[in-house]
Amino acid sequence: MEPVPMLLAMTYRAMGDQFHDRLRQIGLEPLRPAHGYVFRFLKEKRATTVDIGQHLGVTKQAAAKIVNELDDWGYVLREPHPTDKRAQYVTLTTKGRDYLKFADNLWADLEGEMAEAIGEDTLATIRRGLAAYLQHVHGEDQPGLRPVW
Amino acid sequence: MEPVPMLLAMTYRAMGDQFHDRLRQIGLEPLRPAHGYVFRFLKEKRATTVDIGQHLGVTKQAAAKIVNELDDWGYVLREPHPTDKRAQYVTLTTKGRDYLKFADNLWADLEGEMAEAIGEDTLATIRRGLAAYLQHVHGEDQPGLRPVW
DNA sequence: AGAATAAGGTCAACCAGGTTGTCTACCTGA
DNA sequence: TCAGGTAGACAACCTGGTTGACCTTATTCT
Repeated sequence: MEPVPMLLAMTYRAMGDQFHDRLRQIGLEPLRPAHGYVFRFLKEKRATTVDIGQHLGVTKQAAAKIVNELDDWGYVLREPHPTDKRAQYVTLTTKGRDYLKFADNLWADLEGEMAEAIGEDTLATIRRGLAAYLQHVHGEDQPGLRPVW
Repeated sequence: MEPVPMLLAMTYRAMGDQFHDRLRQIGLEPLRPAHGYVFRFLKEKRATTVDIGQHLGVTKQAAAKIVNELDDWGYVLREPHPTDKRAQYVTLTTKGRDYLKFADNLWADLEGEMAEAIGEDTLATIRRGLAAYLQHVHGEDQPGLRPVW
């Protein structure tokens, strides 16, 4: 019996590969999963580079590199923190929000195909089950997103 | 609604972190997930370095590095291929099999805790659902194990 | 208030774990 | 038999992370 993590890794990769393939047909910048997760994070809340690093599960220096790329490509911009002169808020530009919308549609398509393959209810159970496990293990502060290889 | 891949990545990491933590308390070599997956693969079938690379989803050169490490640590050894003079079979040593047994127990513990947290049946559904999806997407030839970040 | 400590951001050096490219020895099919 | 493909080793390189030092600003403690 295969360990669950193998299934998780394989499924993650399978979905990611499909996403990436379809994205490449559009011909956008070489966005990696990390970039997408940053968009999604920034949609929810105002965040600094340090926040982003923590969310991704990498150091602040690594997060800074990612933010720099997104900045260069025009997906985000930095604005001064209102009260803390050291800090900067990273915020989505219109281009960033557009990308996120596009990606969300693509994910929805992929999940739709998944639901069709394994059943709507099974997918829902997977979703709830994993979320519950994460809740159980980590409480409110979620683990990093980066899969450690 | 969070995309499923985020849940997969987070769960994979959460489980992997726990596994790694407990493993470190024992004080073994710094084995990474890839090493474990190689053990498991070698238990099933005789395999060459190229086979291993394909299974992991990396190039044969990357696989060769991993095999070298395992060889240095005494977990595997290479023996000549019976018919193909170019090739070598990589096989588990006793130490390798012992590790695998130990790791399996540890995984079983972790999955037991997971089952306790989210329910036996939910875990079973997750397992079946993911396996079915992989089957649907890739047919018999499974995708690489390495999560692409 | 002032000193010690912590935190955000940046720079630079380094490293791990991959990749691509090349070469040799061997295998296989027309 | 010979053309093309494959296993494996070696080397150069790249990417995406880490560690460590530093400056500046915040916060906490006395």
